[in-house]
Amino acid sequence: MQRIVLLVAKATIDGMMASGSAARKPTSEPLVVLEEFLPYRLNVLAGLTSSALAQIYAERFGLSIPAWRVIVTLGQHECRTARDMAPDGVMHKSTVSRAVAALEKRGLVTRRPNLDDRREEWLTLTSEGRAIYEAVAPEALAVGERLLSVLTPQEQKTLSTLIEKLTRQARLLAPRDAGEGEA
Amino acid sequence: MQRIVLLVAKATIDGMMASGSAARKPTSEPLVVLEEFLPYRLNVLAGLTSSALAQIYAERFGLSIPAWRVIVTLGQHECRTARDMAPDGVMHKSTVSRAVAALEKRGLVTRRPNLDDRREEWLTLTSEGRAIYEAVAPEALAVGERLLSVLTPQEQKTLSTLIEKLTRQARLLAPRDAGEGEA
DNA sequence: CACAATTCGTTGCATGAGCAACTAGATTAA
DNA sequence: TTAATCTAGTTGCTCATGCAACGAATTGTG
Repeated sequence: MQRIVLLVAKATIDGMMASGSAARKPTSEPLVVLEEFLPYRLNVLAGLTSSALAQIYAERFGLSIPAWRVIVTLGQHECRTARDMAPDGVMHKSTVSRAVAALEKRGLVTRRPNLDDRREEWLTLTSEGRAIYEAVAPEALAVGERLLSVLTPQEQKTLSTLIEKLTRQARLLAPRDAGEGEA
Repeated sequence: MQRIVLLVAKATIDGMMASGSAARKPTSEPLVVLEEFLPYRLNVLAGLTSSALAQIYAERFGLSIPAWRVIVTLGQHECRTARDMAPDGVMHKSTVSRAVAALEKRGLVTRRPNLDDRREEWLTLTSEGRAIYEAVAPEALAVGERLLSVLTPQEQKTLSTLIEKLTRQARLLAPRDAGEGEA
């Protein structure tokens, strides 16, 4: 790769990071260093963990991430209504709608009209749905554990606190409803 | 809303979280509590911050997130090649390709063939591109700052370390190339 | 030199997600 | 009662994204 050599020549001192990437001196000083930019780093991390999980959900159980979320939620508390599935506004209501439709078609979830408010419908896991839940959940947890395994218990607690604080703050900065979805 | 009343009656003790969501006792014990599941929390946080930023990128400058990343990268070091734009595999190469095409059409970026390896092309910000970079960057940074403002300097350092560790680990767990894109 | 293997980058295709418009049901007030 | 407002959820449309196949150029091997 004489390309690199050439570039190193051109690239006075500057960054020259290990990753084999080549760079030339910028015209003016960089204002943002992407790799140090918190939102970017958060997204990379979230993206990676999402991929790890999505692989399990999809390849082994044919579940999309929204579908997985619906299932977990129903495994936790048999609730209903698109909004309750996404307490904050994480996941668009149309996303939930479609995920539920797909799950129903696969026979993993049952709809039952709420007679007290017929706009809504109660959702429940079928026994088959629960079976899948019980199969996926441990694997998902395992990934979570493996991820956390590089942190001490103390660090894990700290992390939790920090995420909490940042999330609260992010909610203030983000457009009223926004959020979105994977993982 | 007598619905809630009804449900509270049915929902022995259980969760009954503040958010006005209603729940019924699950058939068996929940295996995963979504709100405590790290990958989920990371995604919510990343999603929120993405939204906050995307709003700026899009509404005020007509930039998608991949486009923004390309611009920042070029603002940092004038590099080229899809791979160098996404050092790790964050951002698919097709994503980068399309982002660059769009930026070129808007006259924010210039392509110049690399004569030493004609598969590649050098990318540079045009002066107009740089102008946008210099306009967006401070705003993006400001969002980052406002986000971090809820943490003490010490906490910020800790956070950085934790993200670093987790990211390294996540890379091991995720499918070889995976990653993806927003922020 | 020729042939396989790799790499950069683009593009067609299919899928997934958000938006917005809409239906249906519920709630409030006149 | 009736009309206006609001909420739950669905669906058509559009667009972004990932994948996979491809073309072009380069590198490595026999």
